[in-house]
Amino acid sequence: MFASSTIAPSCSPATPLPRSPDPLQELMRLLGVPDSQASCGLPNQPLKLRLAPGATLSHEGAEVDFIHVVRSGSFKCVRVLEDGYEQVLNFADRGDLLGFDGLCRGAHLTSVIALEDSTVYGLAVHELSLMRAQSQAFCQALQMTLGRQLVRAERTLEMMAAVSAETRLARFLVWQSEHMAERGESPRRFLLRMSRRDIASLLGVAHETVSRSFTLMVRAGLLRVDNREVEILDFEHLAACTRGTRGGCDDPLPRSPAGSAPLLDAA
Amino acid sequence: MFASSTIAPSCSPATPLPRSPDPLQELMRLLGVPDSQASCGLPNQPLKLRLAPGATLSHEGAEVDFIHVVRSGSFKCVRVLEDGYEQVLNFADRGDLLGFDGLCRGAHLTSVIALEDSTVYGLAVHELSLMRAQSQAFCQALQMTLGRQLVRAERTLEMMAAVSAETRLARFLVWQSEHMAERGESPRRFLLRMSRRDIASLLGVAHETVSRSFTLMVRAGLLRVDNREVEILDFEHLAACTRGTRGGCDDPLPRSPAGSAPLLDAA
DNA sequence: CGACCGGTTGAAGTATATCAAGTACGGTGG
DNA sequence: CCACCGTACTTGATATACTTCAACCGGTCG
Repeated sequence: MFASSTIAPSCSPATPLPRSPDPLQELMRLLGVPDSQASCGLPNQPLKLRLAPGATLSHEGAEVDFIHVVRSGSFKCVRVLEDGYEQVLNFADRGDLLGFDGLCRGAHLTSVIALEDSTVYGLAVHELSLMRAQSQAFCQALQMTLGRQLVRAERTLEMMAAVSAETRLARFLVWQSEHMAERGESPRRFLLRMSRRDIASLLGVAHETVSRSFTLMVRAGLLRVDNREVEILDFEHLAACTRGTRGGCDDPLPRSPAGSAPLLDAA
Repeated sequence: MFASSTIAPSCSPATPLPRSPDPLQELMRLLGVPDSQASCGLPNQPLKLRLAPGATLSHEGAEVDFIHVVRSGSFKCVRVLEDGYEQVLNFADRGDLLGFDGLCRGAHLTSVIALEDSTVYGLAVHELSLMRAQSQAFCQALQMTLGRQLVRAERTLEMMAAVSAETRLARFLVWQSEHMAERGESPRRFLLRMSRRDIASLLGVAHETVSRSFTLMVRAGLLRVDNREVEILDFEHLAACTRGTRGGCDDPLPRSPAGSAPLLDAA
């Protein structure tokens, strides 16, 4: 019962969108192929899917028929453990490849759940080798994307490796900030698409601890936080918090509500 | 000083081995290609390297000239953090792909250090696209291997996600056991190639805590431990310890040296 | 309106980091 | 050969930061 309550309600999994400008070209662009090479003849058009928030793109344990590339929106990749705890293993958004990890195992290793209105391209697994054969560019792009996923996983590991909860959260935020910068959005002010509970799960701490760490950082003047909207005020100090794998930051945040603290206020 | 003392002495990085039976075929087998398809004409022979324990295969931050496939022995992939702490991100052995994560970034993201006498095949990066073009089988094998690496990374994440140190260690051991089984060695009794400190780093706990957890498990009769040699006595109970992400195992190990405890003894 | 969900905050117990000492092993040099 | 040192591992004592349980607030939805 707990397990089923933490899993998002599995509404209609996905509804296909009929037409679009040029799916294939867009897909290649998502995979990081420069437009010049994108024209290499791939056989079929990729399938485009739309998902509502909470909808699941793939189910843990299900057969892998498609792999997906995120076109818009964002997702969380989770595994439900025996005790019903929903372990978040990754967040994914534009350009990320989903489901490939399950390919070598035959079955999906994670459930992928949309965090907002999202669209993805689906590539039929049985067509993959054909596509590889037809397009060198595609083949290489796929590998590069896989490499990026690997880098991402390492980054996540490094995040969880810190012992202190504040350090973990600081790393998460800096990582998010860089992620936003990479796609041309503001690295200073962004919206977290996931709940505190999801962040906590990825970070491997209790969700209350995430809340507290946020509060601590706000009080220290590093951040301004309004629900899921985050503004980074002091990059310098935040970066300092990401350092120090062992026992907290170099310059630990004040534990008690020290007097002069820039509370979150209306602009 | 701390940093340099934790990094293994960078002895002669690697010495090439001149000849061997059929390197290309063996390389393909390592990547998981069935022998039947392995003959597809690849241009050049892969480079074979031998490394002594403590030797570093690649340096964090160095340019990526080669990617490597482990032929024998084992490695740890580490990143040295600003405070000099050596963060272990992965262990690698036979069949594992090393250095690919750095490809999309241009520079190695981790230093790779041999844990024992080891050999690897090196593939020149500038030849990769050529090899891809020449051999479909190679191309596909590379992708599958990348997929496996991804699965591995997820597994590691799941390991670190547990809050309790015992749970983490239990997952690590079960994972190791499965790993041994996959390659046809005994899943019950095996030799850990890495130090307690390395394990602790991967698990994200203090090395003293790893020691204590081992002792606890031995006292509970789950294991027999002799230095780096581990024998699993009670798979059932060990598996129970891997469950329970939150707060320890279902059936917590006795904290105090409870009277009837099967100590490690000579056979 | 009441229920529920997401988020925040408080209080208490506990697991783990940290500091520190002590053992065992292997290598090195006298 | 033995003293010496460094490394790996273990074990103990203490402090602290985290989990957990609990209450509370502000939204949204039926």
